[in-house]
Amino acid sequence: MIHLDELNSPQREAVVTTDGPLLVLAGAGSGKTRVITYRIAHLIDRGVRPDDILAVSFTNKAADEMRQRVDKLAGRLARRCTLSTFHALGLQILKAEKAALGLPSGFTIYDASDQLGTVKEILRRLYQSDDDRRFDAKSVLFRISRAKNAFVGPEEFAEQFTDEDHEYDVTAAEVYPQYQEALKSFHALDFDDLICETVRLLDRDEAVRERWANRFRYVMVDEYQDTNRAQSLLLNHLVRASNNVCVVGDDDQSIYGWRGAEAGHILEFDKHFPGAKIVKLEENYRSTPHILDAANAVIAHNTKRHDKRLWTARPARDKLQLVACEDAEGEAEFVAGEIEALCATRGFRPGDFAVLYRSNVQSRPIEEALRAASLSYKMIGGQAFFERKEVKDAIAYLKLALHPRDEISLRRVINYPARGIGPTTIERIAQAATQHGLPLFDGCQKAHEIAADALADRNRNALASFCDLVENGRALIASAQGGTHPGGLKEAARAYLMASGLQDDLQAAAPTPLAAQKKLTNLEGFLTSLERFEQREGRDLGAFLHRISLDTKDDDEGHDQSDQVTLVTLHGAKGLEFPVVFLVGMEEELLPHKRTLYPDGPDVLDANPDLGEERRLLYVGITRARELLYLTRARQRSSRASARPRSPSRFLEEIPPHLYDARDAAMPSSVATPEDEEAFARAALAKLLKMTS
DNA sequence: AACTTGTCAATTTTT
DNA sequence: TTGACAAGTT
Repeated sequence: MIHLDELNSPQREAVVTTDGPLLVLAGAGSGKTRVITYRIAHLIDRGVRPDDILAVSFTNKAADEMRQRVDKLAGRLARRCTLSTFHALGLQILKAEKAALGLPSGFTIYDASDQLGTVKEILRRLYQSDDDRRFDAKSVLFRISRAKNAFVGPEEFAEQFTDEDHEYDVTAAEVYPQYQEALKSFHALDFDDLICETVRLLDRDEAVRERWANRFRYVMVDEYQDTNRAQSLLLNHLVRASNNVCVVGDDDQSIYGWRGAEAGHILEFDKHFPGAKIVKLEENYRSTPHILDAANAVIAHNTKRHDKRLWTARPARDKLQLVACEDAEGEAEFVAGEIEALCATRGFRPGDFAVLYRSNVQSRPIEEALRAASLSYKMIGGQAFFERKEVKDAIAYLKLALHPRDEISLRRVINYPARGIGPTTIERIAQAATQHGLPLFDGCQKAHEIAADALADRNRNALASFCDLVENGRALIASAQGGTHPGGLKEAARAYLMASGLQDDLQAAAPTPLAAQKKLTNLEGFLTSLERFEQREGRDLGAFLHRISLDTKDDDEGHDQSDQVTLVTLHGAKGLEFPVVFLVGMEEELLPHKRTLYPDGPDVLDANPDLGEERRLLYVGITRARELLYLTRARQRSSRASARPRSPSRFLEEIPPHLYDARDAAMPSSVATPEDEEAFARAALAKLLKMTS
């Protein structure tokens, strides 16, 4: 039994309003996750079957956290609720309905690099003889992905962009249908498809539609401001019958508009779900009053938002610190020095600090300064475990054994480790396969029949032994899944990968023995995670591969010492909190970012740029801080080779001056007046002029 | 097949 | 200044 008196009054209202549409506007630090978990527990208390409850979030991390807290509150019963990400939910539906989907033998999930490979392949084919048309595959893929997020299919997309519009839009319109066709023939779905194809399936198949409309009676969505059109359509299908939909989010923290999130969903929720109740959570349990006042002041400059104002019962503490530094290095040294000082004088630990920046390049000088100061740090958003090359190669081998039609995986490993199947051979066999209407792998198997004269004996033999390798791997895995292989899937996979020569190559090709050891350890870690999956969820390699495509857990959770300074982008910081936060690079062209100010190239200033999302980024950054907040900037910054003067971010002017101390990194711990600042700037300018003349 | 040289661009990123 | 990537060289 949960205790509703542990909640404040709007929180309680959000928890007990169980039926009908409900929008919970949860300001930063207002106990959002608490409301969701209490709400679930309360539903169960009231006798709702856990099977009827669904809570969707965007990240695995959020879903895991929800799971833990619900388990703690509601105990064993809660195990049966579905707490999932949008993508995992889509996958669950597609798998459950695979008969209706028309992919009975299963499918591979393509990640960003697989997608990119597919687009590159298509671009090559389209413009192979045309030297002037070298399109950046990333930009093309970005447009396709954006279309999918908006639930715009290839035909509809093509209608929007005829001839002379935007070059990349025209190209994307040309590539998009071919891309979809390629994925289909590879038996592959990309991340976006996990949502889009689910919606398409629900749209076209009435029986499936009815099944899922009635599957859940109570649906909750976390971080609702981040939903894109496709996700919103999926949600509609799921709540059609019950109309019990509770969405939780904060329009002021909508920072993913650029990848298709539509803040309109949260702004117009009551139009979309008539009769919706709206509850605002404005009491903040995280930050001091000065920090909240600054956040409120900044965000008030945005129009088109739900009116909200964060407040706290906490007493006032330190003012914000606005610090001007000489250059990026000076800024980094200031941050490192301040961390050391605060640890020494005020009892903070390195783990209490976070350095937040707009773009990843800014982390470099910070890292160097922290290293120089012997402060250990962790970067959030580094390379994920399953994205390391050696692990990706292993995955490609396994995917190929399961899905020989997966051409991207095939191309990835067909000549890695090198086995004498070079680009020419691949192109010839690909051509022959196309002529005979065969998938590439089948073409390789039948090389001696369909391309006998096009290829040398040597090449044909290499192809044959590669195909044998994969076929043997397939047999090994099949026997492991049937339970007849000693050591199970893990050992079957190991034997297959060993036969592929992957391990030997890692050993041989590494620049140092240490590097080789590290890679082999990563590979072993991969096999261990397969073993764990096998024990917990059963011997199903396909299910394992799906799982790891959706998981982005990195491997350093083990040696995750908590006493490290956190380095993270403003985007990556959403949902986190720290006693002390440094927001670095508070300058024009960094925040707001150059690309927002000049969307059409460096020379074309947008007369009226939409700075709302940049401002929300700052808002997110400010509201991460519990006790102390530093806003730092550099007077000059070297871009490429030369130092360029920088102006303070226009957003700084939106913070009322009584909330901060302005100071100068060159005059430590003194409070600089605006006059001091100006004098210093003049001196710096004079120095600069003397240097250049 | 491995190595070198040249060119071009350089936000944010989960799943 | 870095880095990714493609084309050219050995």
